[in-house]
Amino acid sequence: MENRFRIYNTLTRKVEQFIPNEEGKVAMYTCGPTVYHFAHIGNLRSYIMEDLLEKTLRYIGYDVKRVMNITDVGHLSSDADTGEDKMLKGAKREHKSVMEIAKFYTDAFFADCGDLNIKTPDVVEPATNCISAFIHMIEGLMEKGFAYESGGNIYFDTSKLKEYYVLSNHSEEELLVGVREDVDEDENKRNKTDFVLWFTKSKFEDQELKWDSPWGTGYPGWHIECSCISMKHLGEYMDIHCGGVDNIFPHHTNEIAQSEAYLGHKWCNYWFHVHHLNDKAGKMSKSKGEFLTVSLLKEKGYDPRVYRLYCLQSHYRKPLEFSFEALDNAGAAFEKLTKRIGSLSKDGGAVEPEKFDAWKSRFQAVLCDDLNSSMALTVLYDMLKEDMSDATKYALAEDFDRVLSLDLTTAYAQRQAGNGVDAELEAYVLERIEERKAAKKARDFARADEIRAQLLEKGIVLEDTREGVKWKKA
RNA sequence: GGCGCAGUAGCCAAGUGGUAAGGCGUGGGUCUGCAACACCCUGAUGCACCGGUUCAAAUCCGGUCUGCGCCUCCA
Repeated sequence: MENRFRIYNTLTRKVEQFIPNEEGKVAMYTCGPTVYHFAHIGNLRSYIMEDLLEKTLRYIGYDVKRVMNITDVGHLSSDADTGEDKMLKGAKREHKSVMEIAKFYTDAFFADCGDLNIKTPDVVEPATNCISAFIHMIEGLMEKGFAYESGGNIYFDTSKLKEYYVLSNHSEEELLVGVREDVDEDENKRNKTDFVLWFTKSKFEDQELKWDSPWGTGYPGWHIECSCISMKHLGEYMDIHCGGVDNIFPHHTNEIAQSEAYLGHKWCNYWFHVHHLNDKAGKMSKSKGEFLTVSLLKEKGYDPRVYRLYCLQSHYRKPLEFSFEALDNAGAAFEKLTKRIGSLSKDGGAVEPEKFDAWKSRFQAVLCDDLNSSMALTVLYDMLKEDMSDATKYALAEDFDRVLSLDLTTAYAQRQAGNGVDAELEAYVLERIEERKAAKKARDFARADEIRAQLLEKGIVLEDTREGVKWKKA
């Protein structure tokens, strides 16, 4: 069963049969957030799809160990000590220390993940926990001749590699440095693709976080953390490395360069990249357009799980354009879907094992086909239309939800009465419902409508369903 | 300039050689005191455009147009 899983591999640019290094086990690594600000929903799209990957692997029987780093050391916008340190910028903005900023936004990130039903990886490791490991690896690269010191910094020498552009088809000649106006070329490098492993010089006089190293006091370059943290927890061989497409070059290219130079062998077999969430202006970013966060979505009245459904309706390898119209579509779909499942009769017969297995294998098959989440949802809808017992449907929905994580069987009940309403209001509502029931019985519909309107003013929506009166917060 | 991704109904979107899934919305209907819910019915002679290959093309090939991303912060 396990061997049916097929996934697109950026290394080969093909959908491939997934074969882990160790049978039945998957070593998986995810590039985590830089915790200098809230994650926007575009960032979170990656984490949702990576969560889907992890849960699918577990669903089909793999024992998954997943590791994620937290980047709490600043990135520079260039290797040439120009630009801004993101962490420091965040700290200044909020008049806090870098460590306080890191703590605050790490917590905020996992709160968002919680709202989106994203499972926390087995290991979460902040970069600042691993400085000695970074230094150790850089020393190893120096010894092997893959790194050199220049102008006070330590650089990786890409010319020592047989092949540098593993993940992309760039050519040295065509690579332009300084296409982006805020990037300057670093004079200290021997080759323009070389990158910094360790900084000892910084133009930021108030750089807060510095560590001693054999090359002087300083701080690590960006790429080294992912290589080191993954090796620390997953060893020398990894199965899947995840990230957003914007990390392909240079970050992942550089990770491969330094890791394989250090280890002397192939490091990671499968590279999984999630495409961007765009809006009309292009890639969603923190600096342009609307800065959409999970909390903003909640303020606007959207259930975060609606955003998860929205992402699941599309394929991870396709750019997704965000609009509130599209999100509203997903919102309506989520309400209808969860209501339908939540209304399945609890004592609706027995689970029919043959049908259960047949639908389960259909669901598995589409997920194993390069994580076709859109088809997985279609299988869910088709399953609900099938002529079989409610118990079977309910059991299947619960089973599918191990991967989809939309709270399929419980979301409807959560939305129902009592949720987030204080006891006093609840008592009032129940009283008015009784009053309305009496009015309806007396065929005093004007009075009944009046009561419904009064409750609506208090933010309570009434619905006469076949199972009786239902109410919820508007 | 180089590299890469995408273009399918009002919206989102699946489908990579065999004659266009699914969801949301719209319209019609059943039910209902009304509303809402639920349920049923309802959509592209066509998949950006132009050529080509083939018995057969949204799918393969060539070209064009448009949008987006990456090219040392980024999910």
